[in-house]
Amino acid sequence: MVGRVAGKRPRVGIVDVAQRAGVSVGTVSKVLNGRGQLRTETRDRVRTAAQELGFVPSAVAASLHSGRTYTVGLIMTDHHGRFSLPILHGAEDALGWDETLAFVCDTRDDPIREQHYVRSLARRRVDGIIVAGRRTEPRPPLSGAPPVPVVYAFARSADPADRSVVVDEEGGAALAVQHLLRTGRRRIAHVTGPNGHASVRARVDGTARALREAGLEMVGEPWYGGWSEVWGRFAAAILVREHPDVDAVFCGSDAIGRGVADGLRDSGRRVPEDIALVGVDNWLPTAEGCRPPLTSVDLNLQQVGRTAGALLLEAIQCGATEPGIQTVPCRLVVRASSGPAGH
Amino acid sequence: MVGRVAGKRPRVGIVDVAQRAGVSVGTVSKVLNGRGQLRTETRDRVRTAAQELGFVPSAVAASLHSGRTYTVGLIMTDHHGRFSLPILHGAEDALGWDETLAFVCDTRDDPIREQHYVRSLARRRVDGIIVAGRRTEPRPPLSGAPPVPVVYAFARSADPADRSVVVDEEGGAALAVQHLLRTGRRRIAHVTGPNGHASVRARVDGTARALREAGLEMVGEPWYGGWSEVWGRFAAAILVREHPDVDAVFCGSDAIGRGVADGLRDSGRRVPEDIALVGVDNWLPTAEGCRPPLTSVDLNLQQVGRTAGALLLEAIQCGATEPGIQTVPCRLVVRASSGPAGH
DNA sequence: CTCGCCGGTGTGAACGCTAACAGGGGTTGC
DNA sequence: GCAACCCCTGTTAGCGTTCACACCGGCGAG
Repeated sequence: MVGRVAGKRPRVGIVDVAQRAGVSVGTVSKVLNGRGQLRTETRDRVRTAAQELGFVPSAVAASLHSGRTYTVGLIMTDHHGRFSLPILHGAEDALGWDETLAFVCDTRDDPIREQHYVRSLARRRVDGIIVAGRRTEPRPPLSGAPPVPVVYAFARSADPADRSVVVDEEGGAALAVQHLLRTGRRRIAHVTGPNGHASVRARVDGTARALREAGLEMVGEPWYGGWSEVWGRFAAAILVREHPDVDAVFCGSDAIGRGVADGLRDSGRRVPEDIALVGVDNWLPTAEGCRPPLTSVDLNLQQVGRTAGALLLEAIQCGATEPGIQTVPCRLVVRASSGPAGH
Repeated sequence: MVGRVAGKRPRVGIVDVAQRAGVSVGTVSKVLNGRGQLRTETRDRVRTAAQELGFVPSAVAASLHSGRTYTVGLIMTDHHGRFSLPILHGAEDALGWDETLAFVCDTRDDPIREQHYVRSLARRRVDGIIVAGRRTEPRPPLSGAPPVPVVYAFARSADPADRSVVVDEEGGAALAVQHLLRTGRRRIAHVTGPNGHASVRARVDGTARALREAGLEMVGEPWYGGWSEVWGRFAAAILVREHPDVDAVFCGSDAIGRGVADGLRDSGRRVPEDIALVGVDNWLPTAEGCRPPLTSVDLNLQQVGRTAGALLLEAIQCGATEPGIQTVPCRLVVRASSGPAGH
């Protein structure tokens, strides 16, 4: 006697529709799924009956039969959703948001919690799982994953036998530097996050490569620090003191970029007239709040999600696909901070 | 022949476990659900068999029988998740994140899309739906909702017969003003968002009330504008020109607050020595990036989610609950921007 | 005129699990 | 020694769909 509130009519099922339309359940099923060949008159009669009864077919019953739930799990580790929500959007686009729904599981950075979620998803028979990382660092593969496809997005799996979709951060950095070069800057510094981070390394590499290709050298060593605005302000102060001739700074994040912008203003430098700035993330609240608005490397997270979703879909439909790491290019969004040099 | 990839052994079911343990399916079911009375030896044997086979019970089959899916829908309208993710977290806490999972549906502000999602949730037989708003404005009730409980969070439903959980924004504003008064400020101005917004109105009312209760008057009229930093900077400039004696500003959002902080600095005023600042949202990237870090009214969204989840759970378990609007108080987070006045 | 075919519809067996009920030994009480 | 219980376990009927197949009548061809 569970699931049916006493006194309340149980939910209308396919049999009710069949009865009202004067046909069998099989026929109703065919009509509602557009299968088989039925007389038009029958189709209409069934449809009307379903309408009148407010019949909503049960996906759970259908799943039981078909083995597919049209459901995926999205495991996220950044509780603010700055990375995972764009990924979710992209994945929805690829999976068909009108037919596949996502269970969103925020692990809150707790491996136990993650385990629980994975088990939960397994019991619910999701068709696949997307693991959205928060950092570029390769992450340990999901443990205890059910026998369904898993795609790692943003942070690739440490196991190369898994499928991962990542951002070409090195290319993104190169994009930024090339843009600065194209606008005539020559003395380019790089202020970034903590040394050791995979993201930081990739961005440093990309910066160095782009400069090398132009026959230039970086102004000073990369300035390693934190991801915060405070660090950006601090770095800017030192930078202009030690290298007064710097004419552009590529910053490892928008927050750093914003800090650098403020720090430069405090030091009496104008952005972009004296020094041009480019950040990374293209996170609107920061990039657009910056004075002046910050040119930024967009990580294309929605595209990452779209690719991950497409990969997942393929794996779901065709059984196994070949594993490996797929890379999505970055995109530069130009704003005032990298405008023309002044005077 | 759907759902079973040819050549791959179909998923292990309860019958396999039963077979291996040498008992019947009923017994296995009892063991796994801790029901009925079984010999300990039997329990262990079954559990071992399940373990060895890697058996994972299917929640969809169980749902079909019980009528409950232990699944809810979260409809969100703020695609960045600034409001809806905290609400999701709170709801998960209340619903038991280890037993209830949430389908997250981002409507992207499209009513058609919302409709689709609602239908999708209905077909999936979710146990309930939480609608997380993006603004305080009452929103039209969900149309075509399935016969399951719905709770509106943050933005209440326009239909008073629905269940809603909202933030006491007026009280939050009063909290901010009272804090400023307690720290000795007397000339308090209010720079806020667009006139007409429900949030703006509530915050203006709360500000006025708190000042009235202290026998004071607001400095000038409320300064209506946008939600942006740019507006904050602009407003600050005018404010200090027209009212040089102002010693505190309560800002309608953290972004505005941050703009005001920058604007005041540009005008040569010190924060908090000359003028104290309080914002609203307690959004860390903005509040902590501010110079100095911004005291802010926290909207307690996680608590809103928790309350909404608890309400939903009650409605799910006990049938109908009485409708109405439940209010969650705000919380003040004190940072440097409202420190002691200087000299 | 009869056979066969085909379009249209009904029937019933899954899908994987739960829970009510039936049943079968062993134990206890008289 | 027999009956009545009481534990434990097996059996089975759903839950709401889908799909393969059976079936039925009408029509065209031989």
